[in-house]
Amino acid sequence: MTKTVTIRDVARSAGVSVATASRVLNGSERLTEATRKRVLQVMEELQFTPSMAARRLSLGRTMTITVVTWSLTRPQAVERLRGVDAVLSESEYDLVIYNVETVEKRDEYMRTLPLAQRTDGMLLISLPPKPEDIARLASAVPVVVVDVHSPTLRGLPRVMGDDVAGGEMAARHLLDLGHREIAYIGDEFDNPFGFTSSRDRFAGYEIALAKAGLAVRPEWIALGAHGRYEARELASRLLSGPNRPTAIFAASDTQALGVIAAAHEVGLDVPGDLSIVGYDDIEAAEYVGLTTIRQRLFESGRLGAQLLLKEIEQRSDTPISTDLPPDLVVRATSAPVKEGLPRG
Amino acid sequence: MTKTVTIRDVARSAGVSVATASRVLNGSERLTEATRKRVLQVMEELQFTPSMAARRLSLGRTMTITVVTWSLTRPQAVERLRGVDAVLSESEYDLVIYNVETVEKRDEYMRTLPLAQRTDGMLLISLPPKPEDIARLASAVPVVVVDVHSPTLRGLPRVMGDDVAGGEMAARHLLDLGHREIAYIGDEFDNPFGFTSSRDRFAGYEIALAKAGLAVRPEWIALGAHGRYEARELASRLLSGPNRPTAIFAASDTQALGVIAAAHEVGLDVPGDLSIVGYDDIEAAEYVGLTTIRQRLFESGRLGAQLLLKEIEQRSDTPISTDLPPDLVVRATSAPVKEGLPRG
DNA sequence: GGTTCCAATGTAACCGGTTACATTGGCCGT
DNA sequence: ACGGCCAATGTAACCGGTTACATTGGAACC
Repeated sequence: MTKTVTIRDVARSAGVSVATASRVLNGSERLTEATRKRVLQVMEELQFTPSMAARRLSLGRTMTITVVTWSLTRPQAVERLRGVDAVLSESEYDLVIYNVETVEKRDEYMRTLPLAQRTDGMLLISLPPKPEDIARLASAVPVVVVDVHSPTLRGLPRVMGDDVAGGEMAARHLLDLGHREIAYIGDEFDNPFGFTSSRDRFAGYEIALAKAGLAVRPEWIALGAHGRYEARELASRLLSGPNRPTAIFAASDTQALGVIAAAHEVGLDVPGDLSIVGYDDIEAAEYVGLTTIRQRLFESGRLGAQLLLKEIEQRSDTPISTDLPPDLVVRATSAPVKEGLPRG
Repeated sequence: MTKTVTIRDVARSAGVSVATASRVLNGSERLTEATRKRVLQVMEELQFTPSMAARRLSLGRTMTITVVTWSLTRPQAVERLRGVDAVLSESEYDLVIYNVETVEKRDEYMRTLPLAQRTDGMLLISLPPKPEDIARLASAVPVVVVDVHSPTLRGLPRVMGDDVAGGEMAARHLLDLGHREIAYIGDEFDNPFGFTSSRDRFAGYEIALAKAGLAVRPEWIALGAHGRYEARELASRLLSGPNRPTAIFAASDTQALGVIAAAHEVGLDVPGDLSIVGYDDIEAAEYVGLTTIRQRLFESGRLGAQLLLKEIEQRSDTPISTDLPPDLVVRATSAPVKEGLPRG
């Protein structure tokens, strides 16, 4: 580790002042071509690389965007991250990632991250912060939230899907196929993070059923922790009972994959005996042939990042809220219900 | 944006010197409980948050680890990233991500990233740097490489799988099942990034065949760009010919998924008519039931990060090279060859 | 009571850039 | 020849922490 070359070394060696050297570095006008050349020459010779740390301190900008996201394990989160990266890699901002798996971590991050000078902007993905943290957060640094529907977040710019509409869309699709016995498998409505997507999608499902004049059957609502295994477990129970549904709407593709596994396990044909609709349209959905509600995950990340950059450049007084309406993508796991067949 | 509170404000307000305030901040010994309390009190009141930027500059450490990885699109990369995150989130280092999709980006990053004071350590995942960049890189900052086999990288600490052994394992498994007509689908051997995994896995395949007294049949070697669609295309061609193989070894699970799709398309039963073995053991492999070679991706990320932290703490003179031997995971896409059936 | 010693605290330099303001000097007009 | 002007460059303060070294004051000792 040789002693680091500073801008003063460059200046001395080139016979100019640090100011001039700095100006060369920043491509300022008002410089003789000759001096510019000489300084660049010296920088090259000395292998000078300006210190980011010093630059940040003196500029008061970190050139860094921080993304806080829930559970990198979920394909969802990754898709969104890719969208963010697509924007940031074209910008001059660095991408710092905080992955949150527990509420404690979330709160720790919310407390310590908005440190002055630590980051120029924060993107919260799928993670509603505690109400009491929001104000401090937002006053410290530009914040954009993606995929969070908490009403306490009004006031922050955000990118949202419409989970209620999506849920309704999913249920409607199944109803249109003639299904009347439609179960719902999703995440627990009450959860420490305050996620609302499962509840909202369920609400949409309820609406669609109501519109079709159907009541929600409590025994067909199965809630549990997020994950394929957990969903498989729930579905297993649901499907092996005496009175099984003809279709299942899962609150996420990940869970839908679990449902598919359960169906196979129980020996049900999909979609012959059981129709399944997921939510998200993650990559796996496509090659499994899962019918699902598309959320445009990548796009939501992209938009969020763009919004944040805009916000950094110039904070908006009335925060922009972008909607990303969901789509139905029909694939191979949903089919018309078999009419009049007696079922176990 | 109120004026930021600095440590000098705290010091003045608490009636102590900046040094004392700083000592409180860093939990130094040699402090009266009374003053410590008073300073903390003031910090709380003033909502003081120390500037990371200043801290970094003065400490000469950025408390930042940079991960440069190839193509976040690949589930592989994500798994490894999760491993890295698992380690880093327990440390006090921030995780900065650079996603590389093109050679130009890679070279740009290799040039600009190891800026003095920009990061405390770099983790290169699946991305061999240009030989001429390596020295400068490594002399600027501790570097650990994961999943890169370029011989020019001897000298850097690294975590590697053994692609040749893995390839042999895969082919051997198929041979053991009685297959004699085994195709290989992988990435182009020559590629701008200098990846070697496809070539190495192929080498292993060749070895296994040779040991079994079989020659490699050139018409059963199909190489193309990385990706599910590309692999499906290649497999399609391979399988619709007059002389189709009874088994295919794909250089990655992603590609194996493409092969499965192609098989279904052509109307072949897997594994009845065609056995398929992938490589990596990504999450999707499990729920698709893909037989594959496990790479322990998460683990490789974890180890790489640990190695890097160790390296930062104390650079080793003789770099440690950790091996992560591959495993065969038999699932549902490989089965004994059908004896004596006429084909094609 | 006067040294001695050491823990607690203060002073000021330093990290390596940026930039407001000051200075210089060449060219112009008269 | 001289003052004025302005582009090119220099000087030094500043960003907000950390820390080597200096200072202080009270306890312990003789």
